Amino acid sequence: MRQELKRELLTERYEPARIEPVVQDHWRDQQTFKVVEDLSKEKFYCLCMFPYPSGRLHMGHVRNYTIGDVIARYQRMQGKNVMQPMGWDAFGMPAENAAIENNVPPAKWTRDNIAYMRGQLQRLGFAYDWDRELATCNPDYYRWEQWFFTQLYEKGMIYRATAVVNWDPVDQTVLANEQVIDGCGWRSGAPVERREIPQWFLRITAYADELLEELDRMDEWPEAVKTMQRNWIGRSQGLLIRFGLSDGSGNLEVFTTRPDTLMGATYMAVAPEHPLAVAAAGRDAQVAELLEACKRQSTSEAILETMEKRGLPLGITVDHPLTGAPLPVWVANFVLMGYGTGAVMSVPAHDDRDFEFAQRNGLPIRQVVKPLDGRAIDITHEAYTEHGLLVNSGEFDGLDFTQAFDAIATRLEGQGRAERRTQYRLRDWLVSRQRYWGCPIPVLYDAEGNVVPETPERLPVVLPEDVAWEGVNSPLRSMPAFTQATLPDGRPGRRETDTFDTFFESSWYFTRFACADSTTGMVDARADYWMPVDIYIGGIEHAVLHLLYARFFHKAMRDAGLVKSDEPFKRLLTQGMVCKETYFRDGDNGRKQYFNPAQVDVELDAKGRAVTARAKADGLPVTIGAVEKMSKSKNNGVDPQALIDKYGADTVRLYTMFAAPPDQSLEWSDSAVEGQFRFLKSLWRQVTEHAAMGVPAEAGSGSDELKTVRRHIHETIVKVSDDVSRRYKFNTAIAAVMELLNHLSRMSVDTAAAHAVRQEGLTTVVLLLAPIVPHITAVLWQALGHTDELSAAAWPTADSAALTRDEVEMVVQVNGRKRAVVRVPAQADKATCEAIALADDNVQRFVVGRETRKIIIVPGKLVNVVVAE
RNA sequence: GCCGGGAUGGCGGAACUGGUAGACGCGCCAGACUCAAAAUCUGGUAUCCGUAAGGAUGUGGGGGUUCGAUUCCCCCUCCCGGUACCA
Repeated sequence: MRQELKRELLTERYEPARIEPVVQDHWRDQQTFKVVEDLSKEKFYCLCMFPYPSGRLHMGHVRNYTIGDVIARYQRMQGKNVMQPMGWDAFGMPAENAAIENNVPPAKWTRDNIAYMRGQLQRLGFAYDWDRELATCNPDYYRWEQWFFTQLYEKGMIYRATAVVNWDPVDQTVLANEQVIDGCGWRSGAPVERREIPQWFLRITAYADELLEELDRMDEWPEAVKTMQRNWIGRSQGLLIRFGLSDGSGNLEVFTTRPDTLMGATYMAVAPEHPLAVAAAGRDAQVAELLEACKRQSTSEAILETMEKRGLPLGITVDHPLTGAPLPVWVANFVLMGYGTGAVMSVPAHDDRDFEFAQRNGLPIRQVVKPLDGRAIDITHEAYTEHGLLVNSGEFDGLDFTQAFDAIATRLEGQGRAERRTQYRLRDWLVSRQRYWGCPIPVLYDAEGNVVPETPERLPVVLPEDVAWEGVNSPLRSMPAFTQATLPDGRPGRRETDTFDTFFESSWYFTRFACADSTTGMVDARADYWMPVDIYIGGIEHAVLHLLYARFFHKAMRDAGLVKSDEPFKRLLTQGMVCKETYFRDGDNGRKQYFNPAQVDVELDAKGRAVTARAKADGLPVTIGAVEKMSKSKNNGVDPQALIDKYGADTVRLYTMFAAPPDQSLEWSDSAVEGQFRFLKSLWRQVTEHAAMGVPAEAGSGSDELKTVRRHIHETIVKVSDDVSRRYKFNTAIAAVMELLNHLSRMSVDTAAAHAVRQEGLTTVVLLLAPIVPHITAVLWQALGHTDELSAAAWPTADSAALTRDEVEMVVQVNGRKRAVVRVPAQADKATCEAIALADDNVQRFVVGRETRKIIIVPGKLVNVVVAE
């Protein structure tokens, strides 16, 4: 039997610490949010990006999960069968860092964090079906991605190739880009080197066209995310051209998307690892020195693209395929061997980077394109990169981009010097990581080093969890019990010690939530009921990598017959960052020592701006840095736990929803939380005082004042419903409810009818706030005399009869400047509106004595009288 | 560098399709209650001129389109996210 919430919770004072645990226990005991497949109801799968168990929840989590919970609870009130699961993205580097620093095994550190953070999520009252919880570090999860890897391997979707990594020569370990600071290892401080090692790749490029074209049909995704994914995939049509080396020793291949500018090519540039550069280094000490310097270059695109562009001539030339003129070949540090052919044709007049390089090195700049509109350009000042008409190109002069592309491509193809190509910026997915705390890649090597994939029946390859850490390297390599293995055919072999990129786990967990307990397969038929995810909510920082990998993985699973949908996420809601000022001091070896906001006192000036900050520990100043995403590395996270302890979960939820719309970045300030607590206290007081007068028997109406109150109630229902369901603007929804409650608190309740209208108003307020502040509303719902559970109540609908108005306000402008506000009958025609507007005294002041040129009327809103100045 | 986003009072933000700029909240000021304080309640609060009525200015900067621009177009500045091994 259903158990009712206890009446004694209705104390005079609002005490969240008392009521919230009772309400949460009630949900748990009643299994309120447990959900099973039910074909009689419309399903709704509401998902937030699962957290990395870093230790404690941060504000970004609270914001993300509150948005999801509001949507899930709203959809539930719409009568849908709502699934909202939660799990843990449990593999990753921080667990290894904790192991190195505190000598605690990554598995224990991770599971302790999960236990603590699960408690925090429960304390926030999120409507999760905890029976579906999963952690990616558990073998019953990762065994299935190992299985899927073996399937992809058989299909030829996986291959082994070399790739460049950051190598720390002192710690003898591979570093993540984040662990390289100013070119040096973050622990050793030693200059980092580039090193090529064999690694595993997934052929995401085989899906490039589908990933790109499907975006056009994903109309419930934000345009910004789709644009970023399109640009990331970067499909371009171009020409692969072979320039003959002048000494006849072979060809230099380049890819260009601008064959129309071929006549403007004045030199060639190759990567430092290019065979031509390496050969030249043997003859030229300066080139050798440059190549040596390039070996210490970063692997990060952001750093490579902003560093100083350097290069040297290699002393060789190629022949221009149209003119036969010799073009010098240079080596340049910004040309990447892993991109295309490792060589580019340089057209300084029409490419910014080529222009900069040519200017710096005194190379010729030759204009071959002019603007379509005939406007003059100065090619000695900056490159002209737009499409235009050809000049200085002999027989091709006067052609536009498309014509020139075609003519030059056809000519070179005829000479056997070129082929048209479609190229992608997208590269195959490098999934190998030289780390311990990850899912073992299920392959072995025989005595000759040949690859032998694991067979499904031998899975999972279990990651040993009881490990001792010495130094900073993965302990797997020095564990014979792990590395020495028998191959499926019985021969002795060696096990791969690399683990998967953690994006591998996060690329399919959402499908597993549909059938998290399945022991018979990666997913089962229940996935067909729940997938795709109806709304996926998470940080905008995942716009490309995670969301592109997940889309790809889902399509690969579809092609393996595991799921039916083409796309995993029907709608995407990208949450803005939760940001906060950073505080730091410059420490030893030039690295910044960051201070948490809780460790710092900030002094404000009269305008409320931060002027100085001091560390609480020593009272000495710290530098106030930029406002950045709350992160572990910048130590600028605000701990939500203190706020939950002080104000309760409802206030924290209310504040994070009120402070900014979900897709905007939120600059954290603790000061405004108090106001949200006040609002809940006031709500509590008004409802309990009202309830003390008894529950009215029937609906009320009558006087004009009551009609106005009822209209406000029903206008608020319309407004909040739209804000919550269509606009996802919870801040304005809350503001509208605040206005309504203010109105209700000021109405005079001297009749039974007024009492009944207030009952209607307060009931509406409680229902509209239920998804946002579920604890206080659950208790107040009963106080208002309802015997059913609020968690089973339906979302309110507006009474159209209550919405009608007799009069509307119209703004009157003269020449676009507001001069008056007048009241007109709601049904007034244009002539009436015009007459009432012109009758206004202040309007007359600006109209009289001037010629009226026209009058613009926007019905129900505005009259603009245009007069001669 | 490149791709994407942003900038509105002292602060967070609102203005949804080109139509009243500043809703709602914080902070601050004044008042009520109190021996006092806290809590609570009431009123005020973009800037400048004005007792007021009202007027002028004002949405990062510069230009444009329009009867009318925070909103559309062009140029610029600064900030944030991503940039393939942080997740």
